[in-house]
Amino acid sequence: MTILRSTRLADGTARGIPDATVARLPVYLRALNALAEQGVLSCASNELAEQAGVNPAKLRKDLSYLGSYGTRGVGYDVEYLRYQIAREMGQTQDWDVVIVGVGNLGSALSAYQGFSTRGIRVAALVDADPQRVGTVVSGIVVSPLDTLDTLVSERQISIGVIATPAPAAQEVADRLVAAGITSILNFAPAIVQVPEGVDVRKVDLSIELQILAYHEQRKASADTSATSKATSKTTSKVVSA
Amino acid sequence: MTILRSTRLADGTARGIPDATVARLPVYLRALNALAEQGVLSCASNELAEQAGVNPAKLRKDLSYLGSYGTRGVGYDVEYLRYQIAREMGQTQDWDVVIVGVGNLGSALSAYQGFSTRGIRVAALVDADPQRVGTVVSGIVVSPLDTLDTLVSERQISIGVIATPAPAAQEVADRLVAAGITSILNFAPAIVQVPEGVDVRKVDLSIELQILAYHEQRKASADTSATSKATSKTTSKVVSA
DNA sequence: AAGAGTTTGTGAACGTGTTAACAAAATCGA
DNA sequence: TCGATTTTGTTAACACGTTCACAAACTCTT
Ligand SMILES: NC(=O)c1ccc[n+]([C@@H]2O[C@H](COP(=O)([O-])OP(=O)(O)OC[C@H]3O[C@@H](n4cnc5c(N)ncnc54)[C@H](O)[C@@H]3O)[C@@H](O)[C@H]2O)c1
Ligand SMILES: NC(=O)c1ccc[n+]([C@@H]2O[C@H](COP(=O)([O-])OP(=O)(O)OC[C@H]3O[C@@H](n4cnc5c(N)ncnc54)[C@H](O)[C@@H]3O)[C@@H](O)[C@H]2O)c1
Repeated sequence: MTILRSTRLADGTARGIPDATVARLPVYLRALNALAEQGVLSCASNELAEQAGVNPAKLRKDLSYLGSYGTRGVGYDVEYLRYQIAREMGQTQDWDVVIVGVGNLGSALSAYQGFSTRGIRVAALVDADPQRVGTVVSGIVVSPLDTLDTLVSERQISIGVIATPAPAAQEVADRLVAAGITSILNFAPAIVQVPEGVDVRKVDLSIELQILAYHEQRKASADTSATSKATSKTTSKVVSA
Repeated sequence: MTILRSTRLADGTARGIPDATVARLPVYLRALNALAEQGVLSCASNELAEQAGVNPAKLRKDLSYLGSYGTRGVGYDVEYLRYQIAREMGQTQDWDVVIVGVGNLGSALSAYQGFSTRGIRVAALVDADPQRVGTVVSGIVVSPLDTLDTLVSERQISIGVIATPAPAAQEVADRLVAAGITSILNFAPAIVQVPEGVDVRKVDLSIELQILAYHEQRKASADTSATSKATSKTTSKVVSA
């Protein structure tokens, strides 16, 4: 269950970037891409931080884990920094993904064009339903569940997405692991157990909405003494300098 | 940008539950529901923690923020604890949601049956595309964008979901806020600025996969001296006692 | 009733994440 | 060349989250 020791610079290149930083690097990458498209060649941490929606100090600290890629008194070269982050994130290559469960969500994911620019390629679709197997979804033929092993090994697939109903999640995870998958993104509302060395990330959309509902309830109960429920039209708060 | 001061027990009922705990309570709720369905009446923190995939001490500490709902030497009454968490999370009522952007993802969300049992109801669908407006998706007629205000105020909608392309996200957020929405779940890969008092949560599926890709890369580079890339068949690690 | 066994609730130690503050290192104008 | 200015990289303080460990509070057996 231990994920990664962070600040471990044991071997040469490995630097042990904190989890929180790893989760933000793609945000910076997106902001840098946006700046590059606008023709911006260089930018300061303040500007980039604003684009990314984070504190400038946090941004600088995050970047410092990668190395010293900025120039004091100047800022960061957009293209250079973009490349450095992309390299660190493993985006100099494409990562093939297999989606298991081609229902509503699996189909939406398959159709999504935005993955390709982030180095993610949906390489295979798998479903247990014989009626779905053989159909073409977003240009990919849906394969049967028992071809997972060959699919994963033939193409070099290392990431699996679980988009099946919750009761099937653990079995699917087991099959993915057995097929050689070492990273899983799980959309099913179920806890899946995997051997050490396999990473699992969970995306639970119900929980996201439940968290918002919780805060709504708090606001509502705090508003008992507030203005009767007027639609207060505050202007959009922008953090700009 | 400040979210919530945590341990603030200023007024009577409000207890200021830490964010990390709030995010886990729905997981416990789900585990408790599963136990209740199995006819389990009472359970210890160890069992519940295993079901939820967390450390037992963490579970107990989380529950302690709600009050003392367990019995020492015995455990927790499943139904009682279930109700207490549901009440704290605001799940004694249903929360209406409007989804803006009825494309691939918006349609998948609309069709999802799992929200209803979590106190979430998709109450309205909105799209800017005249071709989509008027069509029926999962039994709901898609409304035009400029009816947001009336939709939100007529029904008591407090949560909005952004499922439009990224360039439209900020404008949609502004319109949602103008319509009276105070909680937003954003699926578009864009940072949206909102006035204080409005909560925004971001779900970025590309980033989830990019994080997995990062760890894959690390494993790959660490494996340079390891066993040539054999499919190591470790048995699924279960935390059970 | 007392002792053995169980399990909660929480204090305290530890680990991770955030942010203010500032020295170090660059640019630029005179 | 030097001083003023800018902006990075990093230190150190703080905030938040996790987990161990144990007293307190309960049950059960004898
Ligand atoms: N649709 C949403 O918006 C949404 C929202 C939140 C959570 N989720 C979760 O995502 C998952 C998928 O949701 P969905 O709406 O796409 O469901 P769905 O029922 O539309 O699709 C599920 C697909 O999985 C396939 N399947 C079932 N068992 C399988 C197995 N053992 N192996 C391979 N494939 C199998 C089915 O044939 C079907 O095609 C569910 O766990 C759901 O709870 C979905
Ligand atoms: N589909 C996925 O699996 C997936 C994965 C990751 C991220 N996303 C993100 O989710 C969002 C939606 O993705 P999608 O695949 O459903 O896109 P989509 O193109 O299928 O659907 C977008 C919908 O939004 C509508 N729209 C556009 N501008 C609008 C506006 N101003 N107001 C209201 N509606 C508007 C369009 O008419 C369309 O119906 C995108 O931001 C995408 O980047 C989607």
